[in-house]
Amino acid sequence: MKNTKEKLLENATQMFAEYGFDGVSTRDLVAMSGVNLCTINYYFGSKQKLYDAVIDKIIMDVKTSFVDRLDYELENHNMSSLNQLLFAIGSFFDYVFSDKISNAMSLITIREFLMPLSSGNKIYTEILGPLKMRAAKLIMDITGWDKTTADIQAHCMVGQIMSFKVHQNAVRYTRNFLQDVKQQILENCKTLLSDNKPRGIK
Amino acid sequence: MKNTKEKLLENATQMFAEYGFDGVSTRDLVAMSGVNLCTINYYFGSKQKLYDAVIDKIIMDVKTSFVDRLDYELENHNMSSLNQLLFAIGSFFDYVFSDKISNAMSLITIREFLMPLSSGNKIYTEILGPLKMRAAKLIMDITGWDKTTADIQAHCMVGQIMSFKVHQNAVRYTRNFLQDVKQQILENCKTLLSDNKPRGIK
DNA sequence: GGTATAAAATCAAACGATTGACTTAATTTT
DNA sequence: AAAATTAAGTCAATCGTTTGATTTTATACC
Repeated sequence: MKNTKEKLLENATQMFAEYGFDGVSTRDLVAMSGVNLCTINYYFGSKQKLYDAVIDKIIMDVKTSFVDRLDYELENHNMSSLNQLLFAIGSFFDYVFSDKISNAMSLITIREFLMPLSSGNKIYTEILGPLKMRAAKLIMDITGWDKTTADIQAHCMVGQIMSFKVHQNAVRYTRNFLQDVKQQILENCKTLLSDNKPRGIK
Repeated sequence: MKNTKEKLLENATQMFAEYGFDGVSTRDLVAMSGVNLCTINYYFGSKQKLYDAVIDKIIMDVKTSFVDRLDYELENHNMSSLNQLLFAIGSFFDYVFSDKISNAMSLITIREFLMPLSSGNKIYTEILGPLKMRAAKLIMDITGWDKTTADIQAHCMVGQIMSFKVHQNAVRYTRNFLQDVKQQILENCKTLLSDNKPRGIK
């Protein structure tokens, strides 16, 4: 049987992802894990701090199971800037649509954007922001576009994936359809980045 | 001075858009409008029914001030399928980033996706869904791609705009930056649709 | 045109239920 | 003996909703 603290944290992640911070009561949280009410205060101090812990755990998980792996792959394979970007986008797509942890991560990330009151968009500043910055840098290398243009394109590419994720919540995708989507997104990126028309201030 | 019911409905739209259904109390709602607490029940029956009324009003507003206008323009100007699509996407971008009504529409739409419990994604089924279907139809005309591929591309194009809208909530855009974004998105669409590589099952 | 009267609109006050935070004291596990 | 976990409950605050009274408005009548 699992650690109570761990079990609580894990179920809280699922619950917060699905219903949002205000959508879940402390009583819901402990009922889900079959533990006592005061466990939240015993281990985390408060509901808010439990939520903060959920965010921190998500960030840690994403870093170890996505960012670090991506870094490793990029360092150990000699790829062109274009291939690096395509590989990163493909990996990100796979990660976003993979298991439960990344599913909660995605939903909470999108939520964090919409709820200005929540704990300061830490997921964005620590994960998505840096990811987009790296993508923008690669785009500049590949195309020679100026920073503003590259930033916008990077946002399009990452945002594209997130928008499919948002939609998945309403309409369940089949595995085959997801493969099509990934293929199309990568194709789009390739086409856009080999666009020979100048953009912005070069 | 405005009708109390109307005033309440209007302010509720702003509040629900910004903070979500659970993020706003009935007391917040009436305080905003300077009316009595029971006004909500008097005119709408309940908080939930007020929210439903907000959704219905948004749908009506979007139809009259965006969809109908777009239809009028498309019917009265003889455009190619490509130009029709570009015009529609540009108009949609402008609408999403224009005034308060459309701002509330955008935010609530994104919220509706994330909250499975809310009143059934009416905005999606009545507005965004049909819009995407029409876009997909145009894409098929332009490129000859199969339906699945066209659907995915349509989702990318609409989703792209929404993802910038989501991000706007965290980072305020300047007017100039928005113009750049619009330009880039239209450019992207043009590039992708004139892509000569075959996609999917033609 | 002034006035009575019914309906509509608005009000202050309170309802019962639930919330999150916190405590206590007892029990179980380590 | 210490740490972890439990049941049960207190507390003030907030929630959506309701009540019964009051004010405003519209309408009908003299």
